[in-house]
Amino acid sequence: MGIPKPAAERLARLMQLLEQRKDRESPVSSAELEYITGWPSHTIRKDISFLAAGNDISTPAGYNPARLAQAINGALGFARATHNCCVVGLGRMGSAFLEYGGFHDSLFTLCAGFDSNVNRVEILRADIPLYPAFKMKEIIPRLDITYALLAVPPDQARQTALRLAECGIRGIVNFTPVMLSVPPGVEVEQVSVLDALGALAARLAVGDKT
Amino acid sequence: MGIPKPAAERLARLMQLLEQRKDRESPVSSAELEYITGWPSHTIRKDISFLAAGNDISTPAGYNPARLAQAINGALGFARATHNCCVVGLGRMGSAFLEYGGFHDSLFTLCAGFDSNVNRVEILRADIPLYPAFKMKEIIPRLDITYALLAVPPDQARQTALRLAECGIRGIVNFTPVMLSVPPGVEVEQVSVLDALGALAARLAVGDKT
DNA sequence: TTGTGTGAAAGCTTTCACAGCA
DNA sequence: TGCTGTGAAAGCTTTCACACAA
Repeated sequence: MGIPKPAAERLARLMQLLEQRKDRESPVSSAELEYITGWPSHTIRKDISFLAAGNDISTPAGYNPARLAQAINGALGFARATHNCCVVGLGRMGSAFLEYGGFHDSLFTLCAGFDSNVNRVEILRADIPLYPAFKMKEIIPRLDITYALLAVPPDQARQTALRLAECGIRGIVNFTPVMLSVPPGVEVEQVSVLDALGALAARLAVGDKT
Repeated sequence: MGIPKPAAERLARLMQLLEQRKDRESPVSSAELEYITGWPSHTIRKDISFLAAGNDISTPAGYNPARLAQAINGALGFARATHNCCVVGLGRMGSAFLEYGGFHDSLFTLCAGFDSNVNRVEILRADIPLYPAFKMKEIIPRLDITYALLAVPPDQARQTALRLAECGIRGIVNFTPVMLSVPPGVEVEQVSVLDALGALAARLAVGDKT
């Protein structure tokens, strides 16, 4: 019954690609997806086969993008129109998200920012409301925010993550180089540059041929 | 002979943790590393066992941090003191790296920035030299830069990545939401927020218990 | 003929359990 | 006793090869 986690992650990415794609009508073949993603077509077909079919996703010329996206949506429980996110920590990194356009036509909406520095909160201009950090406990449930982008200074990372968990955050994208430990039920995705560089170096060293 | 790729990535991260760790003398046990990283101790021991031993890494009380770091270094070919990196695209995101402290005492050094906007290059203050983009072909080999942090606007991502590959870049950390296809021999690590959020959502949906 | 769908095989990684060492 | 080290088993994922459908 379960979709393997790697497959689920690929499907999630596939869906984002489908959303970006202008043409929502003409069918997309697994070969084309292979070209775009770099993943072999049989892997893609297999991944798609994990979605309990039912819907007629495929046509003789390939997959129907709209129905495919919908099926992934369903299977991964991306049921709601969008998931609400907040940025925590509005330094260079954090405030960069305030003007990041990528959230448009994605599954995620950035709908609040927090910083412990009240000054900064007042000075920054943004299209979304910014709050002092002590209001997290009030705002996060109120706005139904499930995900947090954590961009605070390293020494505040751990405690902030715990506070976020207490506020009901389910997933944290961790931009700090600090490794977080969070209560069960909360997921963390590490996106430190250093980790990324380390992973690259490791792959180059081991001689991967992805 | 080969170290499994997941193991290599964990080892790379382990090493970063070891570098951060103040105490470079007292031994560190696999149990302690489990606590810090969240990875089970047997996985850690196994990973370490992939490093062709030779060096006496371990003591009866645990691993010698310095020697362990050194062994990982050797096995992953992080032979050189540091790897040189550059930022490409100095918008909000890109310029955030100019003042990011995390590179200190890491394996990576940020040693140049590029932007196609000459104005921006001249106005920004930074501790590292900034260049207009057309100088990449000259500067990258000269400074022996192997890695690039790609933070240009989405519509320039693809072509910039190809240019970087031509300049001899071996690894690209891709901060744009665009999926890159690069020549063989070049590795890409995706760090778009959206991907991270997608992966989180996928994991939460599938019910992972990491 | 072109493309999907999928059981079964192959290939990796992780886990286990216990030997070995100080 | 406390910890590492490691073959062997278990568990996943990916790959393959071919059936099937339009």
